[in-house]
Amino acid sequence: MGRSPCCEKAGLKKGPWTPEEDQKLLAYIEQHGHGSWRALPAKAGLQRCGKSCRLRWINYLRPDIKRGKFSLQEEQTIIQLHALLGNRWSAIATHLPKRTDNEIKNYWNTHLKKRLTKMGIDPVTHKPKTNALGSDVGQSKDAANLSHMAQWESARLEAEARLVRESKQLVSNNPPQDQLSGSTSAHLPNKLATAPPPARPLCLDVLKAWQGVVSGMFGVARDNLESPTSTLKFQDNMLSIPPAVGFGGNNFVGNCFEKPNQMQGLKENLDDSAAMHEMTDGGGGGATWFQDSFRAAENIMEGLSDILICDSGEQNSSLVADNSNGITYSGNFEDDKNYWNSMINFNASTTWSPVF
DNA sequence: AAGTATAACAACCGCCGGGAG
DNA sequence: CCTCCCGGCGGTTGTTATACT
Repeated sequence: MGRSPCCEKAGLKKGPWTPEEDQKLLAYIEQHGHGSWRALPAKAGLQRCGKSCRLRWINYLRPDIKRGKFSLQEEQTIIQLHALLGNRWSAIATHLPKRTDNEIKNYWNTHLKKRLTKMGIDPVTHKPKTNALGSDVGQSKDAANLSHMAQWESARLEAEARLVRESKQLVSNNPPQDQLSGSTSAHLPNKLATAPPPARPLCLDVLKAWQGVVSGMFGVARDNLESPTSTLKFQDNMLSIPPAVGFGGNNFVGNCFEKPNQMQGLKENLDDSAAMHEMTDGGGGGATWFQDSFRAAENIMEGLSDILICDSGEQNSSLVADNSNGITYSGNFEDDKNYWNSMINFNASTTWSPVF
């Protein structure tokens, strides 16, 4: 195309920014706004190219940036969104207020990717590495891993299906642009509506194995998440885990691992401060996440928390009824309840009720 | 204490898409 | 419709800090 480079090599500084340069850039933008990035350096008295100025501002100097360690909730959010969106860091960043895409990308590359790899999960596909299971994981753990991976996959597929459904809704509703722009997280559904992500291959291998054991139990409704006193509820035949169920006082997580089952052994170092948090996306959808306190048992917790992304939205219509993606669910209320009671020792005070 | 390896993060580079002319 | 400019994005590199031997 013959496009000129954004900056001429001669005379323009590269490398780390000095405090003086930061101050110049800050002062200029505060006074004039950034306007054209290409023209900014000269006006601000900086020997930098516009691109460098823009990056410095966006990734470092902007006032609405949160720096420092990522919280566990943020980590979970990144992992979950990466499973859905891949390396679309800007899209992921819209769901992490005050975090930049660059920071998230760096954090993924230096922390999360390695952690998933260690767990035997392919950080690209979020699928279990088939060869990794046998290497350093004992045979007795394979079943647990399989279960976890199956949950992971199932959750991911459901979430993808949900996104597709929401995209369809958004396209049909054709929401005005400014309706979505109020929230930082509003861009995702908007983007999806206009440019759906490339189709991922349906990774059903693990899921099939899992579905041979149990079916129709994945998915979590987010109804009444705001209520601290809500109880376990069912969304049709889907399991619903509202926030107050055992988290903290009742210790859902703790109970989970007190049960002598395949989850046993993951409890170490797990404290009981886990909580759930809802992140609204402003576009009508929503996602719920486990929050805090599952570092030591993060593999299974990531599976569970991943399930949480598959909330059914604010309507009571849920993915269970959505067969458009070939996903069907069977089972019934009692089966699900009994299964989860066997898998997870919910607090005795926990009550179950259907949601309609 | 010195050298080396690794982790963490800031910044750069090249490509792409949208918009203007 | 074509060309060019610009902003944005994601991959990658370079630098610094920290841990380890």
